[in-house]
Amino acid sequence: MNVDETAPQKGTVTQRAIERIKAMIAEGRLEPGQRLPTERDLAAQLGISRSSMREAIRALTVLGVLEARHGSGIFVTQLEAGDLLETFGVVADLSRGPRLVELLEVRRILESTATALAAARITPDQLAEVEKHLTAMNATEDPEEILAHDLAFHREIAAAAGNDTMAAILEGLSSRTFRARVWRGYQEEGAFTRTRREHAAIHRALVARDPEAARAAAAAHVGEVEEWLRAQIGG
Amino acid sequence: MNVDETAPQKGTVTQRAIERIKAMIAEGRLEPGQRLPTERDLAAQLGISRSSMREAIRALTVLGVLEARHGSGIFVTQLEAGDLLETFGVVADLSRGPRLVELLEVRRILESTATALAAARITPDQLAEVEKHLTAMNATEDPEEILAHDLAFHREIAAAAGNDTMAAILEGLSSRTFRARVWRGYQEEGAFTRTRREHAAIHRALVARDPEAARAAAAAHVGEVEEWLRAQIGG
DNA sequence: GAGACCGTATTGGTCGGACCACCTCGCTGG
DNA sequence: CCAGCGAGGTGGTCCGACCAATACGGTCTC
Repeated sequence: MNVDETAPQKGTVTQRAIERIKAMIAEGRLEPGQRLPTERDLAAQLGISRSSMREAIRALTVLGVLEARHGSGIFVTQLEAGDLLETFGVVADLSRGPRLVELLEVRRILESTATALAAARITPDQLAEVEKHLTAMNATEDPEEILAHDLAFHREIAAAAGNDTMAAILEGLSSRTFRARVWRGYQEEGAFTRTRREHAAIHRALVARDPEAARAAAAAHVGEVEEWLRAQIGG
Repeated sequence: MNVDETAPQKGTVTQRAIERIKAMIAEGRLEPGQRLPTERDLAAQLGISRSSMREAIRALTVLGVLEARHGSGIFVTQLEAGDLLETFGVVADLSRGPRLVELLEVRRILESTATALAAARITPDQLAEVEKHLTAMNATEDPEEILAHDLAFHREIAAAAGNDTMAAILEGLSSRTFRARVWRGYQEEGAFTRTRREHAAIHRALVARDPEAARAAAAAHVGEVEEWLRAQIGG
């Protein structure tokens, strides 16, 4: 029935199905947003059971490549940075000990560069948005709210840097649980004041459109947490 | 039967199972390398069918969190950077157009920093390994072989930087298919000579243990490709 | 004629069971 | 003591059925 030449057995049937679909997208035979055949049809086309095909679809779903809508069908995502790099947050959530420091180091490198780029490129609208979160952050004592505005503050800056991929990675590195875990201890040491001062410094650099100052301020900001965490683990 | 308080319906049953297992690992109830109960037992514990549980396991498998060994059982991976960031290569494989440039920009930022760190930290053994690949790269005209040694060259340097997470990300950004796709065109324009010169410059900076020179050389190296790709897309 | 309503077909989601392929480990026999 | 074998356990695959959400068409009402 199946005359495919490229079908020697390598790995599991499901794994092959995953590769097949991935290849279809990579080759452009499946465009972003396009709808796929039904699970039943896809399974029939590849000559496998619906169960195996469902596992393949589920795998590509968690990778952010496909999106299944109950009752409607299966669709290729827009394949935007946000879709594909969502899994990056999983890494942050499951990391601990020394790897948390490594992740913060990566974040420091990317965030400082992103902030520098933002200083040169940020628009007035975006800057106003940044200021909004800065003000809100300083107007409350509720840790939850502070954290939310802190996240949004950096998210806006990352977006202003103009590199969606970088912004998506930074989003993963600052994901809610990751930040909450590290910051719980950090902020308990009365780091609120220092954090606010650092945020203010970043904001000043953005207003001044000074990339080097922005880079330094952002690096110092993340570096503070990094140093603290390093000490926590070391001792 | 099930007296779980944390079991309101959110999302699909499979999705909930994924979260449950992820939570177990995040909370430390499942250690790296540890074996999980059988699929049948796990399904029974969460009160779902084996099919749904298999989808959940498959999802966590592709994320690099779990590893299923036919006939043996399901195990938690070592949760090392390499395991979890393997999926990063998928992003690179499925990206095209402008996003490729963005990915190269991220790579340039990280690779230049990693190379700078390596200049300060690289050991004689590691340096010898780097030189081995540099020599081999210059001793052949076979594109396949050049690419392989090119990859190994940068991989060694990234490893010498001492941040496994960064190395894993760079590995994903330099994955075979990604490089092959971009470099095919780039090298066809006779970029061999320039590439060799750039690699030599990076090597010299490492030998001299000069981080700033290393950073500049690496940034220029990746930047060359980045510029070329930008031009390709723009026109 | 336009719009709200409803029923049916389609499609993903879940379930249970059956069988196969592979690995492990203890038993057996030399 | 060890090599070989065999049974049991485990993941891999398949099938068929049913549930639940959606999309679409026709019908009814105003």
